[in-house]
Amino acid sequence: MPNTTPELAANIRSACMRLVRRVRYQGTTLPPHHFAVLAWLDRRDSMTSAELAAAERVSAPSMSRTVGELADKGFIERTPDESDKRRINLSISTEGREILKAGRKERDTWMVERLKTCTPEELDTLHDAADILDRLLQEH
Amino acid sequence: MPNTTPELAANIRSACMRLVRRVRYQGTTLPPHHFAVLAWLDRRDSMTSAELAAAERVSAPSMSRTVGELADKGFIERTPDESDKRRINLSISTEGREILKAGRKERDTWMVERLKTCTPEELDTLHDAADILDRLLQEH
DNA sequence: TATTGTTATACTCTATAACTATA
DNA sequence: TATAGTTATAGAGTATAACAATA
Repeated sequence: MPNTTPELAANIRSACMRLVRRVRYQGTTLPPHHFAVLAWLDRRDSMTSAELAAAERVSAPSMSRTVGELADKGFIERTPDESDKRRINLSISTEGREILKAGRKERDTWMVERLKTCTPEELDTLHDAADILDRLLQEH
Repeated sequence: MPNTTPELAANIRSACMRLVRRVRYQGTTLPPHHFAVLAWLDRRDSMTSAELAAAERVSAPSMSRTVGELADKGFIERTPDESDKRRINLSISTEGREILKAGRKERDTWMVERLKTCTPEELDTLHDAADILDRLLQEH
């Protein structure tokens, strides 16, 4: 192992930063944070703005704005909670699912193309790494 | 393998985005892009603004500004090139190395802490994944 | 009083377009 | 003409602080 843990941390962060920048201006259908929110609602079906903010590690006002934009475009639906009228349950609309699908295809073209140059072992490694990072990010 | 390639691409991107956000407001000594530039100059010793822009996948004006800020703070030195007077060779200063070291310690505290919960095999996986991503980002 | 969500405001980082100087 | 770097300007995404409505 040529890497100490602090170096590893720096290398991972550096790679992630560049990847995010690289992919950011790749697709035009959906900006990255809209994309991420729709993906959550596609998996979870119903979440509040606060839950989404926590999941994406973004402030409440920031998520409120994102959610507002998505609702304006008709990609998500807001349903006030019956039992707790402060809460607003969010779900993805049919249009939202469509745009998500289109966005996925467009956004990931570059990366899918790059992943084709990987060996099956390398794909396994990336798959495992994504799972590990997910776990690390979930805690704390 | 439960993942198709497009799903893998999406998962990796998602994990990277959240990691970048998580780490962004972790340290206060150095903003992320200043940090990245100093790290490049620490490794490479001498680079131009254009080279740094390409390395970080950022526009020339954006890097020009970052470089200007770092120079104002005395963290990097600008030496006009003798043979081509348009070029300005950039190198990290002693102060720059110090702040980089301090920044690394501060910035990576959270991640180093998280990495302690990983098994040696998981650390290997992350190490390999960072290398693979570096390679993918280098091409195109 | 505490919590969910919003509005108001400002900051950071980025981009494109237009400019200066050297090649 | 082309290239390295800068300045001018604008936009996207984020934050904190202060607010409304509900618990």
